[in-house]
Amino acid sequence: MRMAKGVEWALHTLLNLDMIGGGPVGSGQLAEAHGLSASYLNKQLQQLARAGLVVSVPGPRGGFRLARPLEAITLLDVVEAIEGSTQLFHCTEIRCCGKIGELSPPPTDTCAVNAAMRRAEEAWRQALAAQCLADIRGELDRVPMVRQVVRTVLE
Amino acid sequence: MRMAKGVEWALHTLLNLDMIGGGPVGSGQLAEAHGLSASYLNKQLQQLARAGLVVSVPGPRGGFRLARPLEAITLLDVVEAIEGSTQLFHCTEIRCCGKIGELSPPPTDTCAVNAAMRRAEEAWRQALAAQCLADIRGELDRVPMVRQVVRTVLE
DNA sequence: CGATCCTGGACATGTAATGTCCGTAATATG
DNA sequence: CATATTACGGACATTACATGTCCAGGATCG
Repeated sequence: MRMAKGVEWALHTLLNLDMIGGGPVGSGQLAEAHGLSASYLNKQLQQLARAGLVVSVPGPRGGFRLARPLEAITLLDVVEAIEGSTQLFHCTEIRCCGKIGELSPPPTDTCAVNAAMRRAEEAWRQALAAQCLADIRGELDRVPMVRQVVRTVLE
Repeated sequence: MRMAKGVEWALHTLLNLDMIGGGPVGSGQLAEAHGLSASYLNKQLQQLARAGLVVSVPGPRGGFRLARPLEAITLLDVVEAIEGSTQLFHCTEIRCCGKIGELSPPPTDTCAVNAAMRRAEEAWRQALAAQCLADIRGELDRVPMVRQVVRTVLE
C-alpha cells in the first residue's frame, strides 16, 4: 500500500511551475530540474492537464503552465489527478461468499467493515483537501535560495 | 494505491472469531467460512498472531482465538498488522536531485511536501484508531441471522 | 518547410501483492 | 508411544500494477 511516486513528482513540479512565473516550461526541463525520467514525467503532466490543473501548449517554446493559482490547487486535487482515485479499501463482499454467504440472506445494507474503512478514508480526504499548494509554497519560502535556484534552472 | 485484500480478510475473520466464542478455530474453517484461500489466510493469521491480536494454538483441535476483546482492537491495529506500515507517501527527496539539487544547499529541514502529506495521513490514522471492532460488531448485530449463521458454520 | 514539443498508444521492466506447496514442529487423541 | 491434526515458515509461481522507454502522430512557432 504505497502512493505512486508520480504524486511527489507532480507536487514538486507544480511548485516549480509557480515559482517560474507564467510562461510554459517543457517537460524535459521540468524533469532535469529534479533528475526525473522525462518521458514518464510527461505522462504525469498529461494527467494533470486532463484534470485541469495545468495547461499544455504544443509547438516550439511550448510546454506546461499552471491552469490556476496554487491557492486553488489542493493536495487532494493532485493525488486524484495522478492516482485516479483515493479509495484505499476495496470491499469485495466476502460476507456473501463461502459457507457464511450461502447461509445468509442477501444483504441489503452496506458492509459494516466497508463503511468503517470509508469513514477513516474520508478523514484523510478532508485533510488532503484542507491543504493547498500555496500553503506549501509558504513553507518553502522560509528557506533562502529556493525560489532563486528554481528560476536559474528553468530560466 | 490500494490496500491489501488481507486487511478485509483479517477484519471479517476477527469478527467471526468473536462471534464463535472462546475456543480456537482452525485456519481452514475460517477460510471456508468466506471462501478464501486457506494457506494465504493462514499467512495473514500468523501476522495477526505476531502483532498480538490473536493467539495461535498448535496441535489437533488447535487454531486461532482472539487475544483480547474487540473493544481493545482498533482498525489501525489490524491495518498495521497486515500492511506492516500505514505510510502512504514516501518522500524520495527529489528536491536534492537534478539541477535544483545541485545548486541548492543541503537542506536541514524536513521537506514541506512530505510534511503536508504526513499531516493528512495522520488524520487517517487517527480515524482508524478511533474505531474499534466492537463498533463494527454493533452494526452487524442489527442485522438478524448474522451471529447465528457464523456459529452454525464454525460449529 | 523544418524544428520543437505535446499526445497517445504500445511495449518492456521492476516490484509488491497474491496464491501454492512442502517440510518441520508441536500437541491432542487412541 | 504412534498417529493424525494443526500451526509455522520458507521457497516458489502467478498476477497486478507502477515505472520506464519508445515511437508515430499532430500542433505550433519561426
